[in-house]
Amino acid sequence: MEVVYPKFRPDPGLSRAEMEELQREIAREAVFEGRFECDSPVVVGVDQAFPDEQAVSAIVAMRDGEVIERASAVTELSIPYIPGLLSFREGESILAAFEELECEPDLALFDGSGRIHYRQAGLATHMGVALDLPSVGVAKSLLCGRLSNPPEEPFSEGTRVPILADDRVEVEEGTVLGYAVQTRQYEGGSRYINPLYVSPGHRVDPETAASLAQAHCEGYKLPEPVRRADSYAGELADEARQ
DNA sequence: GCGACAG
DNA sequence: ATCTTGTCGC
Repeated sequence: MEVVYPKFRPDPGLSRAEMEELQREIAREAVFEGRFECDSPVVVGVDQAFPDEQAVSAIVAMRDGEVIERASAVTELSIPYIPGLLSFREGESILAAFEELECEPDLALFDGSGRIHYRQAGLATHMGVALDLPSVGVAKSLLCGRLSNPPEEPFSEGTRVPILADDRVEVEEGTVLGYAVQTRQYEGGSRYINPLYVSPGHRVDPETAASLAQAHCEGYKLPEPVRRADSYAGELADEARQ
């Protein structure tokens, strides 16, 4: 598929201030609402691996529980990881992989934050806006924001706790940015799984983002397309190291 | 100076 | 994320 808005391509050569300003522009362009009603959607999971100084991006496309396509791309890493600027480190590789994808996805699930971000423009939002594609951010840890009235831990399976904007986020404090979603939990009290932090990327509201993430979990913590992309990226990274 | 910090 | 051994639990 094509990058609809080239002006939003993440350029690692920008200054930090320019990156942050582009993120504010992306956040203004992003739509954090929508219920995503689609019959038999093509859903892609996106993940990366980093063998040596390269970024390997992997996309797995699924429809009705079946894998229909895989795509990937490899680029050289040019900047280090900086909290809040992740999309400028990994985005070029991800967009290159999307340009290799032949099918037309209806939704993308990313491994990282969407609206849960200092400038409301995390990886899922940046990519979703650049591609003009509905997207959801699925993170394994919380970048910013705070849980609203969390119940006792450990959260039981199916629990959803709102993530509210705190003073680190450039938006009215208390705004619902996403949800902590306990997609999987053990029953006994021995081991315990952390929740996912799910937020809108583009064209979905926070509740819909949480529902979409949950709906794609098949007995595992991560949504199936993301699990598959994670696995695929790992395979490609192993080959790249050889 | 101290704490926070997606992947 | 990546570098790595063992260990716990079903």
